[in-house]
Amino acid sequence: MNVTQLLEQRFADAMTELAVDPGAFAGLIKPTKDDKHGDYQANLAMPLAKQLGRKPRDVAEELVRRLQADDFLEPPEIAGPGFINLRLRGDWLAQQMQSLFHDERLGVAAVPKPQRFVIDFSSPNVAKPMHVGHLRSTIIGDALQRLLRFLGHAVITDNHLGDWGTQFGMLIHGWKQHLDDKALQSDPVQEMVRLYLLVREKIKQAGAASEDDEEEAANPVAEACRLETAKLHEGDAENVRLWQQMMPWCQAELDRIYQRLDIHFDYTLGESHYNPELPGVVQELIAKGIAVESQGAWVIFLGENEPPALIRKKDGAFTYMTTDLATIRHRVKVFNADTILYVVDSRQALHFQQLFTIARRWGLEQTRLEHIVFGSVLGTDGRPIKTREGGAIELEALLDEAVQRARKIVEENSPELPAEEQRLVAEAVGIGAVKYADLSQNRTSDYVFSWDKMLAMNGNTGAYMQYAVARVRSIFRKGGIAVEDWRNGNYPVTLAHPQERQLALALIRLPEALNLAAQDFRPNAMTSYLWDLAKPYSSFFDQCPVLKAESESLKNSRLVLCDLTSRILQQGLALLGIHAPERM
RNA sequence: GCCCCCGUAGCUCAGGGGAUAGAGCAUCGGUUUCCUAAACCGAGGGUCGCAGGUUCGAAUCCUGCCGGGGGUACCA
Repeated sequence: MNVTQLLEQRFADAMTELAVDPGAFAGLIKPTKDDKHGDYQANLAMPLAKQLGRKPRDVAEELVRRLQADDFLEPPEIAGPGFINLRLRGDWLAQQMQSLFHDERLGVAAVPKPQRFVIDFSSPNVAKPMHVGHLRSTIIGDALQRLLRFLGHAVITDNHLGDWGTQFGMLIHGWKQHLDDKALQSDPVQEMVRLYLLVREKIKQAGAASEDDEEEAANPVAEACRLETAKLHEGDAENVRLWQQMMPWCQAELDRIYQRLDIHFDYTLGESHYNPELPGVVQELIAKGIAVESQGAWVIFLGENEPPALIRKKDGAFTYMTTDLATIRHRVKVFNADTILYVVDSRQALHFQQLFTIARRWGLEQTRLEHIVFGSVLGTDGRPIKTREGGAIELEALLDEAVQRARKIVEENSPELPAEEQRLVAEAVGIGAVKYADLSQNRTSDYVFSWDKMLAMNGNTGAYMQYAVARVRSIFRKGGIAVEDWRNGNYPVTLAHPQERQLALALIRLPEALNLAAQDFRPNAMTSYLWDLAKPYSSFFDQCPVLKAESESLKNSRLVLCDLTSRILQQGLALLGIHAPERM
């Protein structure tokens, strides 16, 4: 049950004889910011009055007269210039709690018209350790995937790996020059990581050696790697064989981290997958007159002030624009995507703007293409986050530190938990903290990474949500309640205490929050809701005894609110890819 | 040069036509014989970068300016 939608419906009915187009007033009914204005407010009398040439307060009065909603609303009040303040009936709200209690989907209806989404996220370069730069794409993309699926959409996740670029030249070079056979036998995945890091170091040294030269001298190691990459792309038998041999190991290295983050992809079609299609794509774009030759390269001109997009370089190599075009075609023709979401750094905005324009010219205009932008991760100094040595922070090291810090907190606060459970809780809290901190931020802004803020037990953090869940579950444990059996019962709910009512109002808003989050692909709408739920729960927990309630019926009534709180918090967190343990 | 994003409390950030602009941290004060105090309650703190404009109503939309960041033909 989505209360906003219900209200919109009733107001639309009330407006049929008044407004030319009642649909034009959608979005003017919303939860109030201040509860002295009621629970919801309808702000449509002002614009409607303007349209009708009447006084706003008169229109408000007429709307209220025509409105048929006393089955769930108190009599509406008109305030100020023509605000209509709406208050839900207590008995109706209590009744809703009972329905929610027996609803596995916690009030969320599946969308009437499911769409087919393809979500492109994470997309790291293989053969190269993942670093913080991949964090946001991976976490935000996964959250969107979960949110859209829960709403009933068909979702395909596709990890568009960078598996065909220069980093593979580096690996091949490393393999040929520095391979440790023994290490390869015992742990090939680790050997791949070692080779990559080794070659990267060699390139750095070679570069440093030539730094004094006046001219920027060619870096011999880097040059050797480029050569190996070129040979791979030309189809050199040995390099292709090495690529095929090494790919699974590189994939395994990525999978380890994805598993730890609880992230899964339906498809992993990297750049290499589209390699055979690239010449055809360019041919077609030339044939259609979209691409032209310029300065020895094949390019597409887009606008007066825009640089052209390159689809084939003068040395004959294709660009990632070409690959991305082939990828769109695949997603449109094979996956039948209605919408493709690219969860990618805002710095690539121009690339996607060009890509989408070209795709439309190419004839793929029936598919909605969206660049889901996000800002950079910054250090506390406001600069892009780096290690002390100036390198990129590796994702795994970051996760390790988060878990380690969480472990310390768990040991301090819950010494009674067995060591193994402490470990599991620390993992959930640490990883959850990293995810939640990222998701709770408006994705379009840059985000300042702070351990203290992330792992704080107070405020809008993952740990606070997890703690709220643990406190609820603790009540059931202390009360010796067999939850599964107990949930089969039917318990009248009363909302006499103000904190009970506040909590119920939050519990009923999951559908609104989900819609908001899915509408603009903004997971922070979801975290914001979880905070708006956990907060009144904490107050309720403080002020309303549950197990020691005055009567058995009040106890059960409150248990229903508790159970709903933990279920919605757990579900909400799950939709963000965050696990909430039963105890912490 | 051109294009994009940002500027809100001391700090980190929500809010992106609707009522007196919110939260966390920090600061100050209060709460524990009682279900997890990893908690709760309260107080102070604002020229929403500046100036115009549109509107019944602007932090929100438009224009200009100032400040910060990013992108900008052969890396992805």
